[in-house]
Amino acid sequence: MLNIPQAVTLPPSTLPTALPMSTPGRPGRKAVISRDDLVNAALALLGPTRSFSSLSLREVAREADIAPNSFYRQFRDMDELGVALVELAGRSLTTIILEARHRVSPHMSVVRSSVGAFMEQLFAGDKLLLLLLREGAVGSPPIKRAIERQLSFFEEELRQDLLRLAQLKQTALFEPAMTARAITRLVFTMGSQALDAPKEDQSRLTEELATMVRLIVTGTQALGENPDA
Amino acid sequence: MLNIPQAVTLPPSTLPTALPMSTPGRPGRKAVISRDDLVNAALALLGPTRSFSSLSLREVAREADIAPNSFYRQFRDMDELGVALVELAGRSLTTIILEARHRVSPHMSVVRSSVGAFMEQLFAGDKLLLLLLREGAVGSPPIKRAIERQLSFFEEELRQDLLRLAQLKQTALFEPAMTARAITRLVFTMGSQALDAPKEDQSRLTEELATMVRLIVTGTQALGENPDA
DNA sequence: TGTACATCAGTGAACGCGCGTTCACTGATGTAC
DNA sequence: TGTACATCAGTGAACGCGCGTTCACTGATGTAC
Repeated sequence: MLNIPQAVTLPPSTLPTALPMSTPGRPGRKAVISRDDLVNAALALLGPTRSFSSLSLREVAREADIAPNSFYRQFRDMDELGVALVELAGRSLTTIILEARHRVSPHMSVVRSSVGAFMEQLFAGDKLLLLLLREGAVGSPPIKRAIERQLSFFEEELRQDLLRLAQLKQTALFEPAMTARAITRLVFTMGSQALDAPKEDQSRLTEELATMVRLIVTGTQALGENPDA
Repeated sequence: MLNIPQAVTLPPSTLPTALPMSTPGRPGRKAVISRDDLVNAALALLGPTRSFSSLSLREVAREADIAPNSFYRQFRDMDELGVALVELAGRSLTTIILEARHRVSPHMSVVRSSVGAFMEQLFAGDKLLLLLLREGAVGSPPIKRAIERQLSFFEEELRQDLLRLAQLKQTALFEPAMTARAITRLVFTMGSQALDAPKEDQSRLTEELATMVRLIVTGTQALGENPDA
C-alpha cells in the first residue's frame, strides 16, 4: 500500500516505477539514475509559489544532480514526468481518504472527516496533492487529461460513499453523481485558495469548506425527498 | 457602461485607462502607443491553451507591433499588465451578471439565468472571463491577489442577491456568505473545466453546473429553516 | 577463476533561440516668442 | 504666421542568461568462454 509521508523525499521502495528498468534486487545492470530520482527532484522543487508547469527540464536535472540530457533516458519530456506525478498523486489522495474513513467517529460524518483529512495533508505540505490541485487549470493538455482522470476516479468513490450513507439513513439522494462532482471540485478549489492564506486562517478555512460541503449534502438530501422543492 | 463584445479587439473608447496619459481629445502630445494597445495585444494572445502567465513581454510587444522596450513606457512589468487585465475582467463580469438580471423571467431564477449568462459568455470566447478563471491558480502573487479581490466583490453581490431573494420568499438562509462563496468558486471551477470540453458537451455542462448550484441553494434554504438538519 | 568483449547508462560540449532589460539615440510633437 | 527650441515617446542594438535538444564519447556493468 502506497503511503506517502509529508516529507519531501519518497523512499524509493514505496514508489512503484512504471517501467521495471531498474529493479535493484534482480541481477542485471544497475541504473544509477532512476525515474524516482527525477520524480523526487520535481517534487522537491514544487511549492506554494512554484507550479510544475513552471519547472524547466534543466532545473529538475540540476535538482536530481544529473546531466540535463540524462533526463531523456527516463522520460520523453517534462509532460511525461508530469503525468507520472499526477498518477502518483491520485494514489496518494486515495490513501488519504481511505485513512480518513478509518477515523470516522459517531460525531463526525464520513464527508466531514474526509474534508478535514484532505486539508490537513495539504497544510502539511503534501506536494503531490498540491500538484493535483494546481495543474488542473494550467497544465499542458496531457497533464490536464491525467488530472481529469484522477478526479473522475475520486468522484466515483465519493459518489459510492454518498450512496452507502444514504442507504444507511434510508434516505434518497438527488443527482448523486453531480453531488460528488460538486463536492470534489469545491474541495479542490478551496484547498488551493487556502494554501495562499496565512497559517492562522487555515482552521477557519477548513471550517468554511466543511460548511460549504454541508450545504451541498443537505441540498441533495432535501431534493432527494422532494425533487420539486 | 462597459460592454465588451465577443470580438478580440476592444474599441479603445470603451476601455477606461487607469491613467489618463493619452486622452485623445484634449490638447497635448499624442501617444502613439497606449495602454489599451498592450491590453488588447495580451487579450488577443490568450486562449483556451494559452494562459497569461505563459506570455512573455516580447510576445505581447510583438503582437502590439511595438519595440519590446517600449512596453516599459506603459507598464512596469507583465505583472502590472496582468493586474490591469484582471481589473477589467472584474468589470466585464459585473456587466454580464447585470444583464442576466434583466433577462430574469418567471420560469427561471436569478441564479439560474446568471449561471447561463456566465457560461454563454465564456463559450463565446470572452478572454477576460477566461483570464479571471484561469490565473487564480497559477498567476503570480500580485495577480492572484487582484483576482481574489474581484471574486470577493462578486461574492458580495451574489450574497445580496440571495438575501433579497430570500426576503421575497419570506425564507431564511443558512450562512449566506458561505453560500455565495461556494457558488462563485464552483461556477469558476466548472467553467474552466468546461472550456476544455468539446463544443457538443457545453450545453450539458451548463445544465450540470446549474444542478450543482441548485443543490447549494436548496441546502442553504433547508438549513435556514432547520439549522440542525 | 580470469580475461576479452559487447552493451548502453550517463555525460561534456555545443547549438541556436527567445527571453528581460539597458543604453544612448532620434525625431515627431507642442511651446515660446 | 513663422521659427527656434525643449520635451520625451518610441527605438535599434546589444548584453548576458537559461532554455531544450543533439551528438559523439566513455567507462562501468554484465556476459561469454
